[in-house]
Amino acid sequence: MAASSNKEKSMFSFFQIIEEHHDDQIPVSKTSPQDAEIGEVREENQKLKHTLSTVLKDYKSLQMHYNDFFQQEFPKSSENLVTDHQEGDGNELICLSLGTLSSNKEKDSPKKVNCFGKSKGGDDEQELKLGLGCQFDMNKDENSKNLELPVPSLKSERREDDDLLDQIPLKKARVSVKVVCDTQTMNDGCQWRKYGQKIAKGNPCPRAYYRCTVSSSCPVRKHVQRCAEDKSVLITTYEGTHNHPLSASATAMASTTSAAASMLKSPSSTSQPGTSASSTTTFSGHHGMTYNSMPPHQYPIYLPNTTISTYQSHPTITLDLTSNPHFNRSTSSNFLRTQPRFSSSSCINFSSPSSSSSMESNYKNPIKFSYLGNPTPNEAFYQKPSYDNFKISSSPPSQNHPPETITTLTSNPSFRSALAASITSLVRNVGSGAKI
DNA sequence: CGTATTTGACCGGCGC
DNA sequence: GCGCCGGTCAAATACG
Repeated sequence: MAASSNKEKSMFSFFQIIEEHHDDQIPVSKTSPQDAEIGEVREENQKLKHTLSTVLKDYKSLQMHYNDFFQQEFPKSSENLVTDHQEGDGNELICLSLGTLSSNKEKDSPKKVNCFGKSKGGDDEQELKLGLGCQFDMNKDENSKNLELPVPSLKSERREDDDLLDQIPLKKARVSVKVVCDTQTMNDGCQWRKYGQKIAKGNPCPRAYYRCTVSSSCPVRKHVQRCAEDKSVLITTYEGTHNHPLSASATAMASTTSAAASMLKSPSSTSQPGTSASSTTTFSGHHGMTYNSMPPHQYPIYLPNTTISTYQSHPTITLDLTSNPHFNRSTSSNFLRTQPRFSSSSCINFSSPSSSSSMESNYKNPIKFSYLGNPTPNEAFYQKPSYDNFKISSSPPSQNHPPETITTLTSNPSFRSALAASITSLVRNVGSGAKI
């Protein structure tokens, strides 16, 4: 537990470093021959900031959308959420959910509705929470002001969808994650116990069933199956909501799936579950995500290669991470294109661990992950090709490495949020055994 | 010996 | 009603 807390601290330190660099404004000589390049980078930076701002706006919109829905459906529970979601002192507070409350069983179990209270360790400045809902306590800065979007009349727009949904009894939501993975199961930071295996129809590869064993009462289950078309692709399907705190690494994965689950809860993004066994709505568009059936101001969330479907009355959202257009082509790609210009004498990397948490040490395949520090030489560490040499330079500039680019980048809370997303992606990659 | 995994049996939902 | 199929249970087995 202590080690898990250390990881969160590491992440916090990481942001602290970024913040320090934000404060550390290094003057740039106006007469520098690099002015042209600086201007170019500035322009690129502006574009990047704009993109990030757009993403955050959309997220904020989704959050309000979700809160609105949640308060309607579960007014008492939402009060708890609101009270838990407090202290806007700049610390990020994240409530995560996976799945829906559509199941009666879950309604009977109050533990699935509430967020977990703050940990007593007062030194944990940043805290991750699990529970229903996904909430960010944004810093009250200029950017968050920008995020105050006028929310369209969601209720009226939603009603039609809700009526449609009400006609079809849906079971617990599921989130499928497709990753390229050579190991038997993708390591998502959680602890699982296998309880069954089946040969599913249409796929010669057996499907393994796992339940979460971090807590004996945790209802979360997952099943893992190799893709029939491409055996290197592992399809992991999650169902249920963790009723216990998660390690930072597990939280990262959960945040991805919870975001997807939130998408399922978003009426405008929910596919119309037809009477057939499976119906699919695909979301696509810029940032590698597609969307349809919704006006531009309502794009609920940005996830790459996302598909929503229903299978046997289970609303299922599939995150296809076998390719990552979101990360490769959009905001982060801009960032990655610029980063090689920076030196890396002091870098933040996501590579091998210097230690593993006590929690994860119990795992069969403990996730190898650290936010800060140098790689341990003897450790094999992994990364997907698209993240090769993913580093954020925090070093003083050298040669043609304009200092204010990174400074401006890191000064933006949007950037930090995007960075959190990238961490999630990296956890995913490490878990899937991709090389770093 | 305790815990995790395997595997056949069983159950419930769904379509015909 | 019957069969198929996905999902779960639980006894047997493996493992550390």
